[in-house]
Amino acid sequence: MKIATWNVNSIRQREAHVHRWLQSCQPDVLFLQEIKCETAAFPVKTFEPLGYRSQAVGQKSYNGVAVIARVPFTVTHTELPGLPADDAQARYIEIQAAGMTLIGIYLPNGNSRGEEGFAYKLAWMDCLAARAKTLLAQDIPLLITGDFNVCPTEEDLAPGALSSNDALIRPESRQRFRTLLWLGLTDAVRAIHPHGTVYTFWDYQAGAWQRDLGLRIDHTLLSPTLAEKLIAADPDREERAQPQPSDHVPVTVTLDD
DNA sequence: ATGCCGGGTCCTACCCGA
Repeated sequence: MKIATWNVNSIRQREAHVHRWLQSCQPDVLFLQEIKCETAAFPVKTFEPLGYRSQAVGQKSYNGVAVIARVPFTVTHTELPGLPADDAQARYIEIQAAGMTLIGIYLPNGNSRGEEGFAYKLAWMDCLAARAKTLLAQDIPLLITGDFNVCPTEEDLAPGALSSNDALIRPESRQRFRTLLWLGLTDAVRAIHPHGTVYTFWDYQAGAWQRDLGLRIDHTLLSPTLAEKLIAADPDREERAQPQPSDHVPVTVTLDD
């Protein structure tokens, strides 16, 4: 079972990239972030000939998540439980597939709109932890994947890539990421690669890719029974070298069947 | 050197990302 995440930075700009990548990598489930289109505009038919069904949770201009899968699935939530009812940002999709609960997230960046924007990020992370706690208590295998917009430790960013007060590395963000781990979730990429740089994002600016000034912000968290089945967890760096790439690359986790 | 690139939109100058 291969489950992947990819922040594509607009599905309209990256439709052919996703099509090619599905063909070559054959994931069972792929979660997308930043599709940047409304739900009805998601190119469902593009992926059907490859045997994939998709469901988007979109909005105009910004954000937006989606799932593309070749295994049967049911979408159970399109909003993160616990957020204010008037929260209109499309950042969450939860499905049931292959006897598992699978969640795809686009966690708020937290750098825009000053401290108010940062507070929104922290509140979102608190709700995510509460949701994870609820689901872990139900004893169904759980996987949470997506763009977390957090570099968990100093090993997860190139030196100097971010200012010390950036929302991706502020202590409050990292504390809340650790809270998820303390609930019993395993950071799949770090379980396979305990040390060193395993970046998933390189800025478009200042030659960040060419200089390997990256960040590790796209993560997959596994409940204990899934962590026991973990075989591989890797970002696909080759995708960043393609023409007109996203600034993020896909990250794939392989679980023993 | 928080705006260097690249996406979006009230179509064109401005907002957002990480």
